[in-house]
Amino acid sequence: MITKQKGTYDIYGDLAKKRAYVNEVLDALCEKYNYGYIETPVFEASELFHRGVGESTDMVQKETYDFIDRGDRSITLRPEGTAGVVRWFIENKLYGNLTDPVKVYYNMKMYRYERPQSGRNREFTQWGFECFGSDDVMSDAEVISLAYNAYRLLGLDNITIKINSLGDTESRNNYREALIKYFKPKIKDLCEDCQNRLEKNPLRILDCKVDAENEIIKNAPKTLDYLNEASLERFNKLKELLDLMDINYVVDTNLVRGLDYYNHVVFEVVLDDSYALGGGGRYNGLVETLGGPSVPGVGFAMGYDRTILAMEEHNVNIPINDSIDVYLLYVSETEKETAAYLTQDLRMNGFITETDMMGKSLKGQFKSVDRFNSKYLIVLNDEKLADNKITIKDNKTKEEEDININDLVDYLDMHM
RNA sequence: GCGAAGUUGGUGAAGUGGUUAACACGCCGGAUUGUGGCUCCGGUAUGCAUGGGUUCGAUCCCCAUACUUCGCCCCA
Repeated sequence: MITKQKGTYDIYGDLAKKRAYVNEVLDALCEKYNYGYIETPVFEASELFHRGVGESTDMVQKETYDFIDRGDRSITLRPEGTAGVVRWFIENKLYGNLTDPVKVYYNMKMYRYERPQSGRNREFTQWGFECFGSDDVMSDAEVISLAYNAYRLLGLDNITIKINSLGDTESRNNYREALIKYFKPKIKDLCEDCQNRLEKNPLRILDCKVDAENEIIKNAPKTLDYLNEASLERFNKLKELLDLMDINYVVDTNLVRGLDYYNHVVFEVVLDDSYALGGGGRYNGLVETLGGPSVPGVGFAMGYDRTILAMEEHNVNIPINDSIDVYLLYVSETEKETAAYLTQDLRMNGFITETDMMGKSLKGQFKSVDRFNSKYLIVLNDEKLADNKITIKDNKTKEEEDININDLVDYLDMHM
């Protein structure tokens, strides 16, 4: 038997319906924020992610799906959405007429070569959005608000936004130096992973789970102390705006994010104070890094699969239509012919319609009616058809009546 | 990349180194020859993830592989 590849999954049945619902909610919300839908290719030149996401990140170093195509090109399946969207932004020269910000959202499959576990797969979906062209904290606030409202509209109320600021490049570099200086003499007291992180990515020591309660980490220099004046000021302004928007946030000075491109505000959406459902931040240098002009940007990505899992775990009511409108039962060949054109008629008039295609007995067809959870059932009978009559039965009240076959659609319109 | 546990029909699962692999749900058929959902009766795995090995004999023991679940790393 050929089985699915590790970390992939098929989407069907109730899960497919749940996802359709979530898509509907998110699409409608993005429309309100005036973000346009975008899809970028699943694969891109490997270089895009190496330069965009950052050569030193684990995501690029050991988690990408890379291959050489038949034209000897080095290709990578996208591990995240932002780099591709930035490539699109640059390639189409959308920076040329930035009278207003360029705002897009996406809902795309991503690929990372990881060990699957709860809420994590090799092929997974991220829903996210990006805003280019504004360096105003207003755009930070808009992005955070969009992320925040998305979860709330989906019924996840116990949401907190963790925010922090890495500051501009100058602030970030100063902070990095300060951290290395601080941790170097103490590093032996931290876990093995932290020791590896010291040179590679000292910011990550801050959100180490093993040493989370360690005084050394608790007393480490704080990002906010290393922000220069302008950076600090904009961070304070952002908090002011978030307060005004009534967004539930907390400042977490240990929040750093793994991708190299972030500066200024970084934020994470956490559920029940711990479980990360999504994250984002500002990336003012990224467009330039990828060969465009200096254009600021800010964005967010939701772990879509994780979010649906969280909704299930929190028993959020996800509306799923698990019933049909009409089931037609027949026995004789002429009744079957009637069923053929009636199903056609009903479906084209908007009714979800089923009939037997398995050669079932009448009893079997009745069982199907219940399995399909049909609201109405129609029993075709040659004797009645001779008078243009059909029997329609309300499957809930069990009341049935004979009506003229030509009145069927009107009858259903009136009763449903 | 590292670690732990798992994998028996459509489903939930019991079970044993040796004839026909429990039980339940579901499904199909009949009782009820065109109005079901209750009840009763009957049927329903060429086979215990895959490939090797040990054995007179393996679903059960051993090894490998795949996949699943959970954790680490990392991330969403």
